[in-house]
Amino acid sequence: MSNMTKANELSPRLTIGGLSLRTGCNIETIRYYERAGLMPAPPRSRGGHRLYDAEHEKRLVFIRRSRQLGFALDQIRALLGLVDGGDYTCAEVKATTLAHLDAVRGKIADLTRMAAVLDEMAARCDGGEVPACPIVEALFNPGR
Amino acid sequence: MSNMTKANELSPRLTIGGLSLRTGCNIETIRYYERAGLMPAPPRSRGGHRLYDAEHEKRLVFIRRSRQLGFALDQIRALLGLVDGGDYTCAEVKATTLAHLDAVRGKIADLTRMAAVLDEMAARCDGGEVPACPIVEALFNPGR
DNA sequence: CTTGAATCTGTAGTTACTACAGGATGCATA
DNA sequence: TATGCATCCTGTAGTAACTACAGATTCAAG
Repeated sequence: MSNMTKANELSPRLTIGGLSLRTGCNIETIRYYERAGLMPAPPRSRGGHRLYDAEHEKRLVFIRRSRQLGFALDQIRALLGLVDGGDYTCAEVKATTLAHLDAVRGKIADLTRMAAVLDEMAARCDGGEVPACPIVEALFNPGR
Repeated sequence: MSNMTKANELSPRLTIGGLSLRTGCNIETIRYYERAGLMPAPPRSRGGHRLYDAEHEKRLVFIRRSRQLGFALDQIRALLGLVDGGDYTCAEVKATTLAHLDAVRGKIADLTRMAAVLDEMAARCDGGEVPACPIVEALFNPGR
């Protein structure tokens, strides 16, 4: 390990604005993640500005990537908890992932059903200038 | 007692609880729709309880049906505005529907992409007891 | 030392509900 | 008539995951 751990070569370099630029995550969101307990409170400058390092950046990337994949903050918190603990197992992580995958597939199924109905309703409607619209009819009469 | 109260074949009969039972829409939500300008303020009993009739029920069914199809309250407000005006055209209604259908298809595409990535990540992971999890790796390294 | 950009905290808005609290009403029965 | 209790009322606040200010402070360059 490095004997020159003067706490500066690896120390905070990034301002919140810099971190935002590097990750594409906006500033307010970064602060929000801190309040939400996903990002640790970073050290501050004398004046109170947040100062981040590469570890913070890695963590934020993890969070954003997970969000892009549709994980909820609760799930991400749980995943990070596992990783932070260090003693996590693949099985635990995989369980969360599969549960989420299931939810995603459920949503896809829901939306697909919606799309079919919308499509059918739209197909019935000639889009003319007449006020007797089959779409409106369908919305008033769910039973069909 | 005189159960045959006159002058109300079209008069208010339903309490909010009754309307809730008939439509499956819960009471707080009905009041919320009123505040949100989707349901009109109904007449009240002497004591101030809301009293609904068949028209209200039709309208609420329309709203719920539209919600089930994923229309936002704003869109529903717009649709109801058209219908209320009476001079709406099929074309207007169809435009809203098609716009929404487009959005739904967009969401399906997004979710399908998500599911593919999640599936692939999960497939890489053997779910073992080892802490070196490919899923965690993937979340830390979006590039791949 | 003076700017102007960046950052700070704290609060409030967004969507579509849901969940109370604390009080008033409606109605059937004793 | 009294009473009990289900139902209803208003108003507020909480949910998820941000986003958008306001008003004050700090940083870095010149």
